Amino acid sequence: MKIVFAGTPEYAVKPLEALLSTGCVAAVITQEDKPVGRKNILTPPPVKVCAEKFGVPVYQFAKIREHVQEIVAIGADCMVTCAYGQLLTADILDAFPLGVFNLHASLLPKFRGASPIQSAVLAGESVTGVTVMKTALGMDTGDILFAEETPILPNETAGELAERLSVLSAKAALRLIETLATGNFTLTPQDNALATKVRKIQKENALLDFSKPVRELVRTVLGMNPSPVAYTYLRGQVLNVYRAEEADYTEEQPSEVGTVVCALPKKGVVVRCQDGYIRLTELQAFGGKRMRDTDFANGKKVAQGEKLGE
RNA sequence: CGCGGGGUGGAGAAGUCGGUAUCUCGUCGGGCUCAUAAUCCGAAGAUCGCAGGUUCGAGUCCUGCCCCCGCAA
Repeated sequence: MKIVFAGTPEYAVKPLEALLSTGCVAAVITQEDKPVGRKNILTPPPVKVCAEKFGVPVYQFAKIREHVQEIVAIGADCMVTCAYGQLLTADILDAFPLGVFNLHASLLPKFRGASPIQSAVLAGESVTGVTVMKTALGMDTGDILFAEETPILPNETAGELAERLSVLSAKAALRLIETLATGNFTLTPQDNALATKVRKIQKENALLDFSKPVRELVRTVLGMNPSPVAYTYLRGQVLNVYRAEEADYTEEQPSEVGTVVCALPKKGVVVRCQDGYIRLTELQAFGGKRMRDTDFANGKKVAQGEKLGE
């Protein structure tokens, strides 16, 4: 079997490696190099780096829809996509005898769209997974071949979950190839009534609102890590929050929401929120480096009684 | 030349007007204790990012360089 792989970020690298190990990958399609970082250094996508390492031909289309001819010319039996980043058109779907299959990082029909992993964490889901579907024209609406589940661990960040799902995607990719080879599978349509759609996460949504419940705030922090990172304001400047957890804390008289009720080297940084206390366990002050809250408090970067969010 | 913050013992910081360095956490040893993340006593550990320069003397002033980070893209 000859397959084309389309993917872009780090997340897609493990699945690509898995497929490369089968020797089926005839070509890799990925996004163009992009300027990245403070110096805007032109950087190739991780998938490209991986493909080149294995000596597989790489195509970087600004608009894949304008390159159908070249794709057909590869003469592959199917295409496998994983976080590619561009919408496919009907003629691309038709360019492969077996069709196009997508590895999606959620249990479809939940969390269709651009941010399935973060969204699952933000929503407080306890289980998520990877779904393999036959790509259709709608956004992640294709018929399902199979799905693999995994629990979302307590205090797990979206980034950590993504790593695990990436591994799961790699397994799913291999299973997909075997399944296709046998030709023995069924396609199950998605239940549109249960579908949810998620967009790319915006930085504005990562602003912490301490008038909300603890659990929701914790989810926000975990779901926004590593990107775009939850934040609030301390002394008028941005304070990034990478990790947080529900805190066991009591006061005789509850402070105002957003107040730092504790900032000690041994106890960390605890903040009052709607229905309790949240401990911000990993922080980064404006211009500073990222550190544990115990270090943060030790360096006297915040004092008890200060208010966050302004 | 997009804007900005920063490099001081393992960690986070202080260091005023230049005189070889302070604090907190941690670590190690010991005391107290049934015990302890609590507390007390003590110890180890820093050529202050790098290279030059000024000076009797520089973490502290001047010049150049390297590295890390936040925002924006």
